[in-house]
Amino acid sequence: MDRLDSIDIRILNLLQKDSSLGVKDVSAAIGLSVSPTYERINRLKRDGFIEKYVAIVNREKIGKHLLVLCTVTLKQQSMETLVIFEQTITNFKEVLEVLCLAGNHDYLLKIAVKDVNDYHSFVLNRLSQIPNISNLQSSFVLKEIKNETAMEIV
Amino acid sequence: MDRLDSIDIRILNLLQKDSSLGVKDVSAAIGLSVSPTYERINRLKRDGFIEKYVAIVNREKIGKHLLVLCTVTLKQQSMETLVIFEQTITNFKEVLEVLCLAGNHDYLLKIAVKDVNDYHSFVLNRLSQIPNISNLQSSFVLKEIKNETAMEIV
DNA sequence: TAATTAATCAGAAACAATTACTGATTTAAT
DNA sequence: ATTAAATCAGTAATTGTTTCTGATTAATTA
Repeated sequence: MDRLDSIDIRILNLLQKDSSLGVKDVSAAIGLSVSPTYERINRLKRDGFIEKYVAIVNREKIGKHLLVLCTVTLKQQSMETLVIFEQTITNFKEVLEVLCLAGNHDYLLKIAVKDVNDYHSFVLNRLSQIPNISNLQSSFVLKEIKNETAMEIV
Repeated sequence: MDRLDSIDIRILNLLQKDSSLGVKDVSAAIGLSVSPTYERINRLKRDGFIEKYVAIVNREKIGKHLLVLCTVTLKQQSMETLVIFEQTITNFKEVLEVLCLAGNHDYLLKIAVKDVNDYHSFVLNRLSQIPNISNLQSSFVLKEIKNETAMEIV
């Protein structure tokens, strides 16, 4: 399967917002009976439209009080260097997001840690240990105004 | 409730990765019987450690092929101006993330759209219509190397 | 246009999970 | 040591999921 009809789209929009909805709830919301709804949800998962179901936890409540954005520039852009960097950075559990950017910098990282001390030791002992890093620029996040996993589908 | 014990932490680490695990699966994984596991999961939700359960959908498969980071600087930082901006930007469905930053720029946005054309009309018709914007700088994302909702709890 | 095929749906029945409850055990505090 | 509180395992009732069948609709071809 490859293309979504309007019912699929409504299902995805619902489950992106709240996947604790049961098949029954979804079927009621979209005006279809349980079994075809069940089949559609399964198909959406099987075909990779739904990657996974996850619980979103409150960052502050688990003690990750500091969010930092860090831009990274590498000394060289050889395939070898890029691969090493990407593999290493992906395995760092503090790093939530790694984006490869067009423009000035090579990468942007989003990092969640307990506090400034933790961030300092993260940069010192782990991030700056990766070879071929030419420049790091860290910006502290003062406030997380929006952080949404759901993308509205039209 | 306010503090997590080691069992709660293991539950959160599991459900952050995969919330399609049933109570039975979780209880088996942590070596507890079903009922206390059930109670703990409910408590974690009730007390706000778990904010919500969501389905993560594949961005490319739903046609959001372009991811853009956009830094925003405002002309002034009066409370009024900030509030207007934050409220307006939060309601834009294309905007997944809004961070208020310390440093050069005031805000960083993460925006998902279909293509460059869509981004252009988004900036023209919606983003730049917000009052008191002094500067916008857009960086296209070449590659999303990592994008993780789970934060490992220790 | 009519016949045929494929797809999608509703409903029911079997199955499995969740939820609530009870009593027992452990832990903490006096 | 005794009491009180918290946490646990097990069970039973409820509710939800999953599978299956037949019917209806939509699409395709002659």
